[in-house]
Amino acid sequence: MAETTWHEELRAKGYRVTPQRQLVLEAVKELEHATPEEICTKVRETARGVNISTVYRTLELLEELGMVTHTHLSHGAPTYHLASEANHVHLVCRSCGSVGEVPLSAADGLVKGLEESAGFAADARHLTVFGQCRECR
Amino acid sequence: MAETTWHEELRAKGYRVTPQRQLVLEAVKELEHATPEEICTKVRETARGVNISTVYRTLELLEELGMVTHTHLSHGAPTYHLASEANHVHLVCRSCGSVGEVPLSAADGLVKGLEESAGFAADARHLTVFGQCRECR
DNA sequence: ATGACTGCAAATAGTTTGCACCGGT
DNA sequence: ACCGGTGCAAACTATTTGCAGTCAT
Repeated sequence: MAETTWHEELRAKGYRVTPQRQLVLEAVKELEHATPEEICTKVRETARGVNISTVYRTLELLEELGMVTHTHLSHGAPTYHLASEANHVHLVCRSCGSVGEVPLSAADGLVKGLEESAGFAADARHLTVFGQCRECR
Repeated sequence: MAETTWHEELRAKGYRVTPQRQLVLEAVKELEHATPEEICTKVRETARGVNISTVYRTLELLEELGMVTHTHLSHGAPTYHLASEANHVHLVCRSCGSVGEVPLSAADGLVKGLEESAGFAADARHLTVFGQCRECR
């Protein structure tokens, strides 16, 4: 996806392309599964002074535009990643806390079943499954 | 499950059976999917003055004993329910915010698949699926 | 120049903790 | 009587908001 693509999408909707927004998106891309706090820290390595509240506001905007998504792994802060890379289901081990990933297709059956039985259009990209990983059993 | 069952389990482990603990468990049972705050409010209808921090401590204890479990529906506060009634998967609609339920068996395929492909023992009782409900599509 | 965006600080929501007193056992 | 439990207030973490100044367009 070329830079100009989303730059223009922003402008078309009356939003502005600012250094902060570019940096936050950059950080989300590089970090994968990062919390707002982590994104803020990362951005500060490059540019001096991007405020945490700007990070929150930017993530909200980017999510609204469908560029990033978030998931709740365990308690606490949510983690963000690029929507275009959200092609996996998260596996969180309740014993060691590790976070694994598995192809989206693992949930195909579930999605299909919910569609048929409940008319529910499941978005498996936000699916987080808790349990115990191979090592902790 | 008779009252005496968990009363004795508590005592056996050196914990005490207090009115507050009975009231909190009672509220969890009646409310289904209640946040700590809601549980606190409910309990206050009956008895005057059960502190929010006592609710948190009690829920932590009851969860440790395996009597209640919690799930994260959307953002904000977690919701608690009786472990014995946690036999369903949650469907959260991202448009209207409604929370539906579907039998645990809906996730059987997913659980089996994760077991085989990743050696991961999934606990589907904590599964929350985001998407859009029938009405919002 | 206009008004969207940002930084800052203060407000809010959710949760945890220290401590003195209270009440199951 | 002993020691675990509770209430209260203060501390903490995560997030949101009001406002005045800044900067993309």
